[in-house]
Amino acid sequence: MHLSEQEIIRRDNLQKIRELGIDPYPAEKFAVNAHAAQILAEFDAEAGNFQDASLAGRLMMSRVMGKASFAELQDSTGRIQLYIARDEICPGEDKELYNTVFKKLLDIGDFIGVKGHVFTTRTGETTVHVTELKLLSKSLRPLPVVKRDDEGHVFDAFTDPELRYRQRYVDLTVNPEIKQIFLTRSRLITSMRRYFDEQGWLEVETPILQPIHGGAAARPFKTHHNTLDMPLYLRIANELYLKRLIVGGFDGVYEFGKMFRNEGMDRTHNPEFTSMEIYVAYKDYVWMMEMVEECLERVTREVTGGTVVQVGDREIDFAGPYERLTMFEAIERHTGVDISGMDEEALRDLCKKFHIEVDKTMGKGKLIDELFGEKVEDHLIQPTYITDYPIEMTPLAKKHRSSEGLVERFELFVNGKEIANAYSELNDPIDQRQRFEDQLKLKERGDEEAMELDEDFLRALEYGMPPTSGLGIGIDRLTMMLTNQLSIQEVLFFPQMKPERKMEP
RNA sequence: GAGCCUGUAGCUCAGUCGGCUAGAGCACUUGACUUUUAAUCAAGGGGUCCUGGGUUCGAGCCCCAGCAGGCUCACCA
Repeated sequence: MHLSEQEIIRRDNLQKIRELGIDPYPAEKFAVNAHAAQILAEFDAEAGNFQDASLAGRLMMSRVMGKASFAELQDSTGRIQLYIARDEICPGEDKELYNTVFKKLLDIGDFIGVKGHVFTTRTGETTVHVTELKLLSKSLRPLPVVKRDDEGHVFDAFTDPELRYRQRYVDLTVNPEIKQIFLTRSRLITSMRRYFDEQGWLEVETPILQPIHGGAAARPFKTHHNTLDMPLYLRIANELYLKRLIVGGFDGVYEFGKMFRNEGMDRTHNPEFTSMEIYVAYKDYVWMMEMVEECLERVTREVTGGTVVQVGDREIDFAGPYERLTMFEAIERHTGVDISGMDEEALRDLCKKFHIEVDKTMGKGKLIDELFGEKVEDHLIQPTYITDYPIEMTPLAKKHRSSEGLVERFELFVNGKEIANAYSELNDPIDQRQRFEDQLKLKERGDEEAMELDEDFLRALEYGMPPTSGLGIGIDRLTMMLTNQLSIQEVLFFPQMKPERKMEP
């Protein structure tokens, strides 16, 4: 094992600490009664609070001035300055704790616990005047030292995305501001869950390992169960299982869960991602639009304190109601062409006119989808519902109540990106079987993403499913929106990475 | 999958036309300093210049191949 000079020095320091009879990894708890942010917010010299404060965290900087020193302690809430005077932590003749342990053997990154009283220095900084100091855990690797001056300029920032994602623990330590992203993510999920629970809907869990990967158009990960000696797939969606639960008699079920898709990776796609799907009985997609508006407005307010979110140089307002356009209306608005009566040939010619690549395998639905993606999507900045999609693209949605060739589906677009997808769910078992068979024909033609026929799901529908509306929301992408992040890797603690070339033991 | 860019100390980065022993700041080591705050001052240690070939008297730099990463595009919900 190759060690850098600094790693050797830290191991030497560890050994010397042991030789002094100090346990560098003590087992007993350290009683904490205050946190950095709390002290900085609440300390009042006249009130004389925090006179018996006890804090723990990492030593992140030390400025030794001889017999007195200033150091910075970082706990889960932030940093606070420590003032450490030799004769106070070593009141007797033995000055070893200060001269040797603190000045020489402690390193940046070590966990320490301190006790003392809070005061304000001559320069006005709230500081803990330390009277007791204890090593809680020794750090053996040098941490990148990120410095900031009074104007907030950052020096030697730890910014390499690869290093940050591979060693997220270092990223979180030296760039604590990124914790806000993950706090927001957590609050978003909590807030949405609370909203659903208040409506009386049930949070459920459905299988991740599935014998048939249904519910979406995507390539799956395949695995194998040894005892059953059969292939299993990691789920690409949980839709078909949640609908089985509606068949079983629940009024509303929802699941936050990981989905797995064996496809490309880029700044908006990770092989595993989190979706929230919800199904509510006796409702339709019009009702669902109203529910989504109310839910997102409230969640945004709870998470960010308002309904307006800054995304890049734009402001997005999540306050409902959101604009509703049918897909045909949206295309007409942004191309000037009414395609509602067009056949496949006319659509193909129109796509060519707009320099959109087309090929013979593309049916009517696919051509409309291309046209929409190319000409409309980017313009949908404020939350907008696009409704009523061509039937060919959507095998699990109910035929439109009044428009031939369309289904009752909407997608919610924000800042040019789709963040939610919903249907009036198809509950006619004979129609559903026909749609699955159409998918099988696509599969035979080589479409790797076409859906499999799920005989058990059809059996469930044949017993009868009430009219139901279902919705899926991409939690990662919604988090990106609410935290103003451009890449999905920034909202995942541990995004998928290629393996490291060599990882020393 | 395609194009462009990058890879030099623990971190952030210089490195000229191919030419002295490869540099800076922070971090680290030794010393000074009892209210500093990007602490300061003095001295010092630290390098597989991503890897492997090639050209050359001589390569961090030029050429070829590979690896890793970033950005853009394509594919993909």
